[in-house]
Amino acid sequence: MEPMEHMRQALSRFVALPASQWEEVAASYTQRSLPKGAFLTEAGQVERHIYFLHKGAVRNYFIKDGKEFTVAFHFEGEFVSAYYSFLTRRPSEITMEALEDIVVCGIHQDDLYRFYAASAYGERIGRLIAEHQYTRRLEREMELLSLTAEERYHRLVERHPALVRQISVKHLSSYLGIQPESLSRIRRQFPKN
Amino acid sequence: MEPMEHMRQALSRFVALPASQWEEVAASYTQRSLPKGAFLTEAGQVERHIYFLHKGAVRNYFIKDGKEFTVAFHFEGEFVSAYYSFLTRRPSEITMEALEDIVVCGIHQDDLYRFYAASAYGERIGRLIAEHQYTRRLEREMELLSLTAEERYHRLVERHPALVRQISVKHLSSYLGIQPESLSRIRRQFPKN
DNA sequence: CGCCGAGTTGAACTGAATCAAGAAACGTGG
DNA sequence: CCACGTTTCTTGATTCAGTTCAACTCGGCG
Repeated sequence: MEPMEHMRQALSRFVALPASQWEEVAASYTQRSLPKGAFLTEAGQVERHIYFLHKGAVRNYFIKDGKEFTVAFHFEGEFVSAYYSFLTRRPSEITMEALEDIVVCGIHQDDLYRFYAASAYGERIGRLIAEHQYTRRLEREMELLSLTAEERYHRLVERHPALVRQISVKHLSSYLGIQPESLSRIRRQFPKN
Repeated sequence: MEPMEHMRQALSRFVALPASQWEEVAASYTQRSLPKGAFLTEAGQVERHIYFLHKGAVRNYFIKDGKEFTVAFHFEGEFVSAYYSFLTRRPSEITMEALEDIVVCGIHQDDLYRFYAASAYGERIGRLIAEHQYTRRLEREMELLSLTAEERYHRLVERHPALVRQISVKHLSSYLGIQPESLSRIRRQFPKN
């Protein structure tokens, strides 16, 4: 499937966008391909894009005291960004790293904001994306507050079994908020996962 | 100050709303007063309002295995809601508790969504509120992931000294993700706070 | 005055971190 | 295709932050 057709489908899960409006969006995207290990956005930069992840997988992480902390994994068909930086226009704390070779469609902030201003559909898309991101973050916050490392791991296995299989122990543990050694020990207790 | 005038001012920090549009919003609010300890929203209910907190303070918490976990404190001049439930239309896990006698202006979801549909300003307000909530949640998530209990406490003291003074040890500790005893011990080391 | 909930303190305990070492997996170049 | 070095994963031993449980203090209020 074409990247843009893929994106149109993904977007249609948020809003049913009339064809004319879609032209508006489609007019100004840029396609990027990056190899595994490359950075889509680096800490320190101001994020000016929202990307649609057509192919591959991405990890959003930040560094504190030399240690990496992962806030999210993203896969094909999702919209990705260093969203905090995008919204605040401040340098990003988040780095976006390609976990495999990736293909993304980039939408520049200026174009998006033009679209926001020109169309109520624009604002609606922006609202729905923000609302969606909010729910993700609150779920995470509640899990980090109230669950033990082991519970968080099992919940992740339930909800995203594919993710748990393909992401490295190092990255998974930094997402769960524990050390790789601890995740290794948790896994030993439950050989099937 | 009148509750509605107060709300108009607070809203103006998000968007400069033309007077005619403001009439739209102002037409359909309901005012509620609740005594300390009462619930603005209870877990299990579907949240159908966003409230403007004119007077008093509110705590949002949820219960897991009989233990309370606080996700947010809110004060005069802020918009409050069991926002996750509001967005998903699912029963709320969050309970909103009045920490003091409170006065709120309630805006019903139906009215808000009518406003969204009728005006690009509506969608914009919705977007900006969602984006604002998102940034709050991500900050919290990053703190919970990467900071020790002691660091989280000190950061809270820096950013919200008033909050730390007026909120009980029990509630504060449930926000920081630790037991009251642990917060007590942290505080002992730093007598001035 | 006496109770009661909130806060503090101490002592023992525990989940996860840290440190260190070995085993497996991976990529690269010969 | 193998040999090598590098990174990732696992395992064990020890340490430590924060919990748990229990006792005690304090301040407010009937």
